Amino acid sequence: MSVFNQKVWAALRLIPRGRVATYKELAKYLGRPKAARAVGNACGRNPDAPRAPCHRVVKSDGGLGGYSGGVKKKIKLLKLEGVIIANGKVAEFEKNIYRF
DNA sequence: ACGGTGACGCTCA
DNA sequence: TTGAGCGCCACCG
Repeated sequence: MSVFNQKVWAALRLIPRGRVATYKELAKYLGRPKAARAVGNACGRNPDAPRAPCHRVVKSDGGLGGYSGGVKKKIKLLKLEGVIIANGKVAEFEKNIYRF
């Protein structure tokens, strides 16, 4: 595996329950502000699935982005953690977002 | 609201 | 080993 991926998962673990992070912020935090896509790639192909809560990662506009196991499941997981999803987007996104 | 272009690291051929 | 395609995106027209 690459160090980049490791960093992604490490960062993912820093996100507290009930909060979400954006691909962009994540990329920026990793030192690659323009590698948002790469982050998504890393999450999707996440070789260590259970330990990396990729469902806490959303698009910068509050959209859900996507999810390997189906967007629907992502929404469910998020709700279980207290993040309300309305209209395919994160409710009160600005308040739930985690910027490290 | 919509489409096209940019950018970056991973995977597979 | 090197090259091209691709993805849970971002941004500007």
